[in-house]
Amino acid sequence: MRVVFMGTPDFAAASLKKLIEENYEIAGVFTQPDKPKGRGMEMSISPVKALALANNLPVYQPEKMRDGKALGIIKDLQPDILVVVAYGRILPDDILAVPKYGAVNVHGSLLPKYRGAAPIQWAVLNGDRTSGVTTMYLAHDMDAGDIIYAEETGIGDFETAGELFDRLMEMGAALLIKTLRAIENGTAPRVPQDDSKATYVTMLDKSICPIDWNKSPREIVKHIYGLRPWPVATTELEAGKTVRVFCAAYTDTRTDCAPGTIIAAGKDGIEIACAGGKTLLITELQAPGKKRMRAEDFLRGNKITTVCKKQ
RNA sequence: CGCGGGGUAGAGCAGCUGGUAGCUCGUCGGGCUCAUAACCCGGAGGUCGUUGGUUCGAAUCCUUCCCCCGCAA
Repeated sequence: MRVVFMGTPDFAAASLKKLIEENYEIAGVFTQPDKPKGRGMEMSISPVKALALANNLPVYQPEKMRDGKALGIIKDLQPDILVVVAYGRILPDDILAVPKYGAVNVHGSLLPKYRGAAPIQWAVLNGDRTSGVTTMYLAHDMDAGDIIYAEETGIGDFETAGELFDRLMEMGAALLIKTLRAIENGTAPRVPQDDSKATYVTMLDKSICPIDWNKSPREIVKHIYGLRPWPVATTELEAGKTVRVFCAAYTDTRTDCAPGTIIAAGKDGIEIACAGGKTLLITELQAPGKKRMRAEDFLRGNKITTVCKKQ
């Protein structure tokens, strides 16, 4: 089975790594062009490119997929199948049509739920109890292809999007191998998606970071853990002083202070009122220019005044 | 050279209009208490990130480099 792999981030690298380990013949690896990144804007290469280079695989980083060049390269590589995992590009139909087995994709959700860019994070943000990975054939519309296999997994009460991401990444890689074997044997299922049940999610951006204390403790916890490790939930402990919130815990406290009010700040953390008279305890946070630290440590150098405004 | 914040006792911070350092907590010893994340007394612990310079004298001013963090991508 001659494979051309397309992918960019860690999620994709895990699948490529598995393909290499399983000794699949990898004719070429496509990944996003190098971009300046991080402090100092140093050029950086994608995890997929790093892995490909380490294994002496030919790397292609076309700027455009639709100018014919990419199509030409792929035709020359003569793949039996195209494996696309979080490549970050929409592939034109003429490219998808090149390999005899077509193109397959690994997606971090149980399709047709959460088509789009950040399915794993949204599963956590929305408070879902379960998530999973799906393999499917690539179709013209994004994440709408026929499903081959899917595998479900639970989401922990305090599991971060990053942790779920890591698990699904490995599950996805394993499911990909299972999928390729089935395709080779001609036993691969092919189940069309129920488009009427499809939901779409967008990429995360920083505008959703601020915590809405009018929500329930669970919703806020999911907000905090769903935004880790990026972009991280934030809140203003004092006017103008925004901190990033990493960990929070539930409490048994009942309060009649208005949501958002800091009702206590001590050894256990910073307790803030939420919806319904309940509270949440912030236990780990990070101030601007500072490292992430436990709330207890933060409070030693940052005095917080608690003023309860009755709602 | 993309922008900015920061590196001071084990932890979190103050001091930074120059005169060798302080707070909260932890830690160690002792006391008090039926008891306590309680309280009281006492102690240990810091070449103030690194290099060079200005100065009678620098944590405090200028300079080199290293590291951490946020923004931006």
